[in-house]
Amino acid sequence: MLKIYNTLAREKQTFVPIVAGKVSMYVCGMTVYDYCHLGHARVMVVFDMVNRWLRASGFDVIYVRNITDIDDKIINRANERAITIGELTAEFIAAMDEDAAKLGVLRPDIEPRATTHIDDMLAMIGLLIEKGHAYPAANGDVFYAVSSFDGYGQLSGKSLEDLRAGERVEVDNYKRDPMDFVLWKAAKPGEPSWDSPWGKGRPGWHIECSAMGAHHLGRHFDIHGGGQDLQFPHHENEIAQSEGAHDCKFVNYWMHNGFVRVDDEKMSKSLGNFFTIREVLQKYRPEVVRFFILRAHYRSPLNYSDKHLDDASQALTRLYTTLKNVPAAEVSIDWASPFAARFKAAMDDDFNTPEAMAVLFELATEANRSKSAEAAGKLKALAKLIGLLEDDPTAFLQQTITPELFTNASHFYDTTVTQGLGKQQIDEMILLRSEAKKAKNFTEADRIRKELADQGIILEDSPQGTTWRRA
RNA sequence: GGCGCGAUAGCAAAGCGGUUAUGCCGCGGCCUGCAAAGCCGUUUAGGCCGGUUCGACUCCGGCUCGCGCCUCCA
Repeated sequence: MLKIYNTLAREKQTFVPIVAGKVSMYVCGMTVYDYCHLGHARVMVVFDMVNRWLRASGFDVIYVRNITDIDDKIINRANERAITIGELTAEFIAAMDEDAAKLGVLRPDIEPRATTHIDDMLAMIGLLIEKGHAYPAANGDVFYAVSSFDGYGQLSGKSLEDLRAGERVEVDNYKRDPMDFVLWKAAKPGEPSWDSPWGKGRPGWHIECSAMGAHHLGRHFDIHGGGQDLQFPHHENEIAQSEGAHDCKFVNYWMHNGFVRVDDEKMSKSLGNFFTIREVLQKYRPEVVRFFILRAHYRSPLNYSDKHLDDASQALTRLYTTLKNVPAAEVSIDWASPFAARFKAAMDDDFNTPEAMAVLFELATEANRSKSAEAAGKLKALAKLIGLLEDDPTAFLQQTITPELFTNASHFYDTTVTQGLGKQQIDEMILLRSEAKKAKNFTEADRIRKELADQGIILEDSPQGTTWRRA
């Protein structure tokens, strides 16, 4: 029985899909004017995990994650670089896809782009005007009349009076109410624009998601996700738009993932304290980053630091070492077995990945202890359900971390790219050391081991021979 | 100012009204030529003050500190 913490209800609720056996899920994706940072990585990985677990639970999932490819920042950035917005967004969509693939994020079923759904947005804005929820202003903008929607504030827990009292909204003479938000922005000279009944212009951010969600999933769907910071105003406005236009409940379960922080402050572009995914991947294996994200509960804050990534790296290495030492058998999961049952119980409890991972570690201890291929197989099979431990253990342990990996986006890991000592050199030195060992020349054997260690190569002797891994 | 969240051992991070979380680090042992890996054992907890209870890290109240949203943000 899957339970999900519903932001709207402010409690965990038993998940009941609208259509039995099917789940429709929409997640707010990226605005593509720059490289993705770790905050974006968290959204992608968290909802990838949700997507995978829903599928593992037998649901037929339709997962939509949109791309915002028109907004102020995109226009400004394109102007700065003297390229078209199409060129700019193509560049960063490609980079995003590359980053996502590295983090083991499966492609959503549909990745709609705002610029290809302008018609849907125009139709929805028209409907909102017709129903008295929106009004065109004298300057060519179209605004949503917040006071026309009774439920405004239901998601964020804010009342209109409180919001107005906040007095942080810019005064705009064209608005009837300071809290009204823009649905359609009149075009300024030189900006990309589309024709509309209210003149040339472009869509506001909020209407994009309402229109794309309805287009691909219908007026009423199961799960809507995104970062915590989108709760207000973005998601609040989506509810106002969608329910205002369609007169039916918009979304059943709202899910919001916690922030990534640096020095206990939110990581964000505006604070300038962000790390891009590709920066981090120059220092850490991609799966370490995924593991790091999944090691915390998705709603908790996640503090980034090299120390924490190092810690995650050590932990993941333990799991892969187990799989290297105890070859995994192909097993089909028996959900009644103790480890699998606990793993499932954890995942079903609002996607409690830290708890699920604890089960993985206990399984690893069990596999190491018993040398049981079945235990190792279970470990691998369960981990796979959340997109972990899918790589070959030796490939993971010997993987070099280098920026060049980015040129090979097709493979999660590329062990052919090396840095420092190459595979062949290492094997040669291991061979020399073995000979020295055979001759009981331990001084020489230890010298070679030290030389390799200085290069970050750790040797592990066993009755079957010597293996190596990178620190 | 309004609304909300959090405080767990050296670090990270969960569950749970009474029983070993888990991982990394540390310490002891086994194993090893010595290491590494692995196994066994082990030291460190629950911000502060009250209350409920036979019993509270877990429930309730207050306080302190930290954080988030209220403006573009994943």
